Amino acid sequence: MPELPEVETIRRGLEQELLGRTLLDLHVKERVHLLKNCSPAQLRRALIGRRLKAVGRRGKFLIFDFERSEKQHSSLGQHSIVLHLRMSGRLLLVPAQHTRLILKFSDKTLYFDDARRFGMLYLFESALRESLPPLSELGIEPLTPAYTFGGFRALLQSKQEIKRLLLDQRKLCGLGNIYANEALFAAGIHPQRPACSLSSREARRLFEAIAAVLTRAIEAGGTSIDSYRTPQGELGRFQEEFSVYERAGKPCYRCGELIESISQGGRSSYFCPCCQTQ
DNA sequence: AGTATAACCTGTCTGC
DNA sequence: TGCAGACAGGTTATAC
Repeated sequence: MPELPEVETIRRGLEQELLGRTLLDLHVKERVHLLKNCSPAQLRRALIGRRLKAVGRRGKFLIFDFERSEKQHSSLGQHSIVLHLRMSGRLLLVPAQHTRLILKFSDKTLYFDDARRFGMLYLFESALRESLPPLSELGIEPLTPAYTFGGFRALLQSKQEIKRLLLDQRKLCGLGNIYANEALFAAGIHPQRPACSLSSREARRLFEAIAAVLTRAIEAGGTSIDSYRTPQGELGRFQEEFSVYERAGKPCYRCGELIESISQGGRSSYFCPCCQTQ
């Protein structure tokens, strides 16, 4: 369920709680679904005894960089975990019902909880993690200098429906169903518009709406509809600011027209038929 | 090329 | 209360 703002909120929480701590032990409770490119033994061998050097993020992926020791400066043999939470994954400092992985640090323990078992974990040599899939396949990262209007506009050369394009992580990474819907409303663009039909002004509005919605959602600590929590167990508050998401049949706050919902690519799209014209 | 559907797996909610 | 069906913040494979 987590999209960029939730993953970023989790990243900040983990950085605050765990940075610089040494991993003392690691237990894999669900090997089959979770570990995509390594065995539990390889994971343990690569990471136990190592210090957590950085907690990063790319799109909806979390990146844990571990260092060999304080004395060895060579990047050789340093490893990183790349983790995707998918629909139900959570990283918590207390155990929950569906714990799939336990990372025991010097004075705190991190539990990966994942009811639906869709979560994916990769182990890489740190130096290679960005140049191999899945991170190498991600598109432009919003809220960074790489996010430019020129680059964004170049993505729109397609007849694909704009809503579906926004969810394509190879084009732009980090947006999911909530923030794609909310950004399109903020920009006044109908989700079924072909991407290539957007005028320059519309593209500009959407470019800015995406950044604004993501920024605001991070400030709100993300969206907690159901199971999402910060590592410390706090709820996000952005659900209180939804303009269209899950508001089908309710009046648009801007014009009073009733919000509609349709299905695109198997996902629900919500929009105001008055503020977002075809 | 672009879209729809199902699949992965589990939990939750709605309606009968 | 029980049960079937729909649906969920994500991604991927396969089929029209």
